[in-house]
Amino acid sequence: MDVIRIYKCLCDEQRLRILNLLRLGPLCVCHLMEILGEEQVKVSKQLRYMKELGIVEGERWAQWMVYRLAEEDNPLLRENLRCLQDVAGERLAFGEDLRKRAEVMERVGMEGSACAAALTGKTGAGCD
Amino acid sequence: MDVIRIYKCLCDEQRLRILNLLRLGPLCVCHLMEILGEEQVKVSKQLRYMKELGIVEGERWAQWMVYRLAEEDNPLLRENLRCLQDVAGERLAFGEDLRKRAEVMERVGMEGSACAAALTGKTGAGCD
DNA sequence: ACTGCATATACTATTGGGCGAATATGCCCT
DNA sequence: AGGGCATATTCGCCCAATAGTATATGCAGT
Repeated sequence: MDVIRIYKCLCDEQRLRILNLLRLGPLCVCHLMEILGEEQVKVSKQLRYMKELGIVEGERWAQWMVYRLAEEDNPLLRENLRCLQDVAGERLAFGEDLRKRAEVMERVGMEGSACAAALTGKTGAGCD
Repeated sequence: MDVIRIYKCLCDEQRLRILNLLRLGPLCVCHLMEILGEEQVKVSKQLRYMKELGIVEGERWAQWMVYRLAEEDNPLLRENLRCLQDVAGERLAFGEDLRKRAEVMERVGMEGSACAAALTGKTGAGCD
């Protein structure tokens, strides 16, 4: 995973927002859509793009695909995502995204949904 | 100067090498060409691209254009360039480039060339 | 004014990525 | 088998970026 790939990944706002979210843990596509307020196609395509670059990994849980940052820990990527928190927290929708993420995670946790299953590894029923 | 611009700048190997060189101080196009072993057109275009993104600045010294990192200090850019030293030193031609840069700088310094003038602010005669 | 050097721009072709709409796939449930 | 949900893929279009070639500009010395 060379540096060029990482920067190619980082040079798009949608992707930055997704990575910023995945930084805190895996998410399925439907939640990413909800948090970002974006259409499924777009989100899915960006995830595919990043997957091909080796930045994220996807795992299927029943009907859901759960994406996470790639296992291989990359210092450059990690540092940039950390740094972006401070540098671009307001400019990009980072803060807002994380707030929404918290909402979603809480709701999912409370309702023991299938997506929660995907995220936690247990089995449940019904996304949201 | 938002973060996307910076990453757009960083996602090309040529540009990374140029930025890595400029990090140590201004250089004129002819020296960049020599160090990178690249054609004039390419180097010039990349510099223009980065200039439009506000990452570098160019100043004319007689027939030579001297480029430097933009005045405005950007933490994100600075950190990345610093980090790349460690992370990609061998993979990209960074180390080799810096070695060549040292050669060029020494030669220029010894011969008191016009390019040296451009780089140091004094007047001289003859590039190389 | 002419020449030569350093650099920039214009032109064309090609590639890569983003987007929208439609369609396909995979999985679950009945 | 069929229906429904989540996600992925395909296609056609547009725009940004890269590359190569040729040409133009700016400046200095004669």
